[in-house]
Amino acid sequence: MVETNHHIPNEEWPLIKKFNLLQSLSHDEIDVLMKLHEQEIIIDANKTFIYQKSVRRKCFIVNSGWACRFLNHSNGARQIIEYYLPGDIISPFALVMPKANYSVSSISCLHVSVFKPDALIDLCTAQPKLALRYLAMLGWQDAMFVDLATGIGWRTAYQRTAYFLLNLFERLKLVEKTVGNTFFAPLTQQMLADTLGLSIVHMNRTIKKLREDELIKIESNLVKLLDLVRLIQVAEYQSFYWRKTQQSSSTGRHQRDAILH
Amino acid sequence: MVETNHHIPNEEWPLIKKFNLLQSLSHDEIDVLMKLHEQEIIIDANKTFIYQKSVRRKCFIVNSGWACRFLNHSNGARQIIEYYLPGDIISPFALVMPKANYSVSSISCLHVSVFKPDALIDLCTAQPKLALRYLAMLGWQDAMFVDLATGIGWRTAYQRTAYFLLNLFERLKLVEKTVGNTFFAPLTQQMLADTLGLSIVHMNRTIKKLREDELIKIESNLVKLLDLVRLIQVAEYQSFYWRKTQQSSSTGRHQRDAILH
DNA sequence: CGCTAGGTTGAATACGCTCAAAGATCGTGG
DNA sequence: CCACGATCTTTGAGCGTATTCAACCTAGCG
Repeated sequence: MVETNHHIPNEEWPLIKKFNLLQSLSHDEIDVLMKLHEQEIIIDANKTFIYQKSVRRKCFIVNSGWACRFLNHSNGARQIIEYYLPGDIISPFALVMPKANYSVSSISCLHVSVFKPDALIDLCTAQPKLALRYLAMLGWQDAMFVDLATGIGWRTAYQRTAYFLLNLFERLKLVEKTVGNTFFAPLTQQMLADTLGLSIVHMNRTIKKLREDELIKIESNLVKLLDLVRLIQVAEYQSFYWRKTQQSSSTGRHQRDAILH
Repeated sequence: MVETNHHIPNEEWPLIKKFNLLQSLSHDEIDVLMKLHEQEIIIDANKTFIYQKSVRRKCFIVNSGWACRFLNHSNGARQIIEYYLPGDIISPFALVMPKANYSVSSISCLHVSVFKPDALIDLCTAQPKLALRYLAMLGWQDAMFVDLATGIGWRTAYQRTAYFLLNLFERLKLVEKTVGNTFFAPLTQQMLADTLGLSIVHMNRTIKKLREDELIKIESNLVKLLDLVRLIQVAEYQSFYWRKTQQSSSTGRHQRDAILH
């Protein structure tokens, strides 16, 4: 891990960008959030930096790069639980759950801001509205995870894969990491398999089928969603990040618009 | 729904009981928590009272009875996401996620305290430590759910079922709803199947096998865990509710003790 | 008594797994 | 610049878990 010291305008930090997009932040709120960004470190690709059953004392904000949270099973297999993308907070419960029941690894080279869990207490007292925002973030995460995880129960491998890619796309779009319908994903098929609970062989065949059906295109970590509408139908995808403009509406149409544009 | 007005000592409310067990509450804290218990209503069995995609404005604390959170799929199947037992809070994110992306039904006759999500703001300002406790509760729920859901990916039907029963047992034990290794569960095999993502036929065969292996006994909604140690091994079960006394220890032995006694 | 909801069992099928082997791609060192 | 190993991807074949369809059983209740 190397320490860095960039000079980047406040609005460019992914966490701020994300919060701002969901509901505008005041300058005071941004100032308080920036306190969490005071120390940034760089972590090389493929380094495990939070260990299952270890006592952790720090929270991280992903500024660039990807990380993932996973469990190791007795049979040697591993289950990837979720991916941390730019703007995401790693171990948001560290304050109250000092012991990790999972591991976290960097996937690509990772720039993260580090802050002490206690900082959240200061943050909440300084800007109570931010506490609610934090809660809201947890709420989204919960909703997203519920849908992904329950999907494992009834969605087919084909649908699950479509679902997962759409979810990645939507989250990356929030922090402007997409170009058209294309995004960069530093994932191997083995990792996808570990995420969706499939064997690597079946994962490969499923991707092949999605490609043959002209729904996606993947080459050298570049994922292109060729037919969003059909993909959403296949996956029975439901958008999770409702923007400010959508708060009042609840039609399927608006939910689809969020990801379609 | 019928309104009631019981006169029960503070310490007897399941939520208080649960919080107290995890970490002792001060009298002031109990007083603040009791504000959430001011209005209690009764809901008949098998009534859906939170609808998917509806805008909800209330939170509930389960005082007695069971409820479940579920999704309906396009093919008519339904997925049960989690069960609400005495002491649980229904829709803890209502404050920040006004729109439900799931439905909630009562399973048995339900006694619930109703409070406005806004009450959480007052609660946090009055007793900041309770906010952390609330966060901690969400953290447990997260941890529990992560393990349950990821289990669907790699555990067999047999293991999943063992796991689920152990989880129910531990949660019910926290609020003193178990007798020895026996507990009452108002569930049908269809509901179990919907929870674990299995067909009812396979659910039935799986239960049969657990019975034949003398791990469990089920008759008329009474579940008896015949061999906890073996069941924990089979399920690779990990305890989630770490008591005050266990905070410092992290050995498997202590985790097992929590459920064993 | 017959209806209904829930539980049990059999048989055929399908989705996804394991084992196995062969291509691709990429970085590294000779 | 090519050779080599390592990692990732692709494909084939056989198998097993869980599914669907179907029937029958049981208990509770009007």
